[in-house]
Amino acid sequence: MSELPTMTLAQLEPEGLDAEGQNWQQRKSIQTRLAILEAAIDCLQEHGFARTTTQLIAQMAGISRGAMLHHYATKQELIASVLEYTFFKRMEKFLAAIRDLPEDERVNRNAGIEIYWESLLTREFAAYLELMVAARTDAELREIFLPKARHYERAERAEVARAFPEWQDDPGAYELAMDFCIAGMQGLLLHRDIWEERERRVRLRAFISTAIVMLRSGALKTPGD
Amino acid sequence: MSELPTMTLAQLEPEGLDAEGQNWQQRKSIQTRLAILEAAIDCLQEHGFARTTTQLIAQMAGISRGAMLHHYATKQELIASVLEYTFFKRMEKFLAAIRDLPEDERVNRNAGIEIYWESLLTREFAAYLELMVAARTDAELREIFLPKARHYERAERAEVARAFPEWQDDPGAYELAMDFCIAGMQGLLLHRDIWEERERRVRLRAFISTAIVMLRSGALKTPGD
DNA sequence: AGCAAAAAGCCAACCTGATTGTTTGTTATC
DNA sequence: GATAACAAACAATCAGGTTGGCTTTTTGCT
Repeated sequence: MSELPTMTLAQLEPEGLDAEGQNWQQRKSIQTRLAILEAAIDCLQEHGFARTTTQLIAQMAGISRGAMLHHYATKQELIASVLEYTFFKRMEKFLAAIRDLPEDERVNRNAGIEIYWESLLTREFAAYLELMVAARTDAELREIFLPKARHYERAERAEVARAFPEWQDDPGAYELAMDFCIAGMQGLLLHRDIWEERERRVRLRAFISTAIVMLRSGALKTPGD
Repeated sequence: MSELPTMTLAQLEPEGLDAEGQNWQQRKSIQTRLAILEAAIDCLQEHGFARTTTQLIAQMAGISRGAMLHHYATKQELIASVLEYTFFKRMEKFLAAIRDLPEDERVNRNAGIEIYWESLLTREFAAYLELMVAARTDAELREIFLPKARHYERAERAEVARAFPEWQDDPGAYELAMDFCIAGMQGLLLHRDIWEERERRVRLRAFISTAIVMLRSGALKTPGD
């Protein structure tokens, strides 16, 4: 609703992983934590939330379970970190790709949408999706997921808005376009394996893209205006 | 691709639950199985796939775990039945509601889309979604899920096509509209708790509806034509 | 029709393996 | 010497599946 214009992705950067620590122990600790988080992503992506165990994560990270529980005392604590890490990492890559886009492709060819789609095909989003769905029913996870997810989405909107100045004169249409893009693309992702024919999925993405272009041009009126 | 025009939902009716058996044992067996399936739906909806255990299902069904394993020898077997049952039950209700719609509301007000949305808010779809997402990573579940899901979707398309004859002259647009509706609505469902403001979700549904109307009227061209 | 064997529905106890978190110990760094 | 990184063993719980037994219903035979 009242979006802080100063909200940036940088504010959401996971703590304790960023700066190269001064001493040996800090560097080692960060390195191990990153290995654990990456292993957790792999684990969530390959085996799903239901079969993601602390044992498996430690094994995939190449350390003992005891060592892992030294860095993340409980599974919950680890999952919370994975949540932050996956969202931040994916968004960082996505925004970088968006910003690297030539203005012509971004504005006229709607290339940002394909880049968003690609960001949904990453390991990071696969892990995030597992947590998003699990949070629908897992009360403990839900409590840590929902506030974070809402926060992330606000930051995402603000950052993307900065990358797409051509939408700035119609914030209502922009929010609708974002919601529409997110829902359509993530819905498509859910059906990726069910809808076998590739052309069909390509056509759907093209249609979503077309609808967004028309929304921006005003050809498709925002309902409620 | 080559859709059998004779495909009906009735062909997908779960076996062993339909007819009122002649003798006492058959009736009792069906009754218990239904209690188990309904309990499994509740369990998936409330606790998610990760925490859906045979113990919990039996407890919620009001029978012993031994009794349950008499009817469904393994958890996998049970899950496969839940899969069929949830899809069939939801689709049956959805199609009945669609068919009961006055032609004016269906054609001119696009009321079918709201009915589809309501079908996504059911216990049955919540359970189905859990299985759909779990099947992305669980190899065993995937093997039974994917063929069934593809089959179900084909039947769904054929049945809905029968209920929407006004689309019949443009099968390409119809398939795109179905894909678009499914992806958009299910994507919205995923974000239902994250996007707190109700108006925002209502607006998105209205936009999807508008886009579909324009697709039917030809105002939004099918990409690739 | 009557009766015994077979089968079905159901339950409780058991077994094996897996999971989480704790505790204890060892080595290297501060 | 205190602390941090790590490992291994331990304890408690809980998962899925098997077995044996009990009661009721069905079936087959006379």
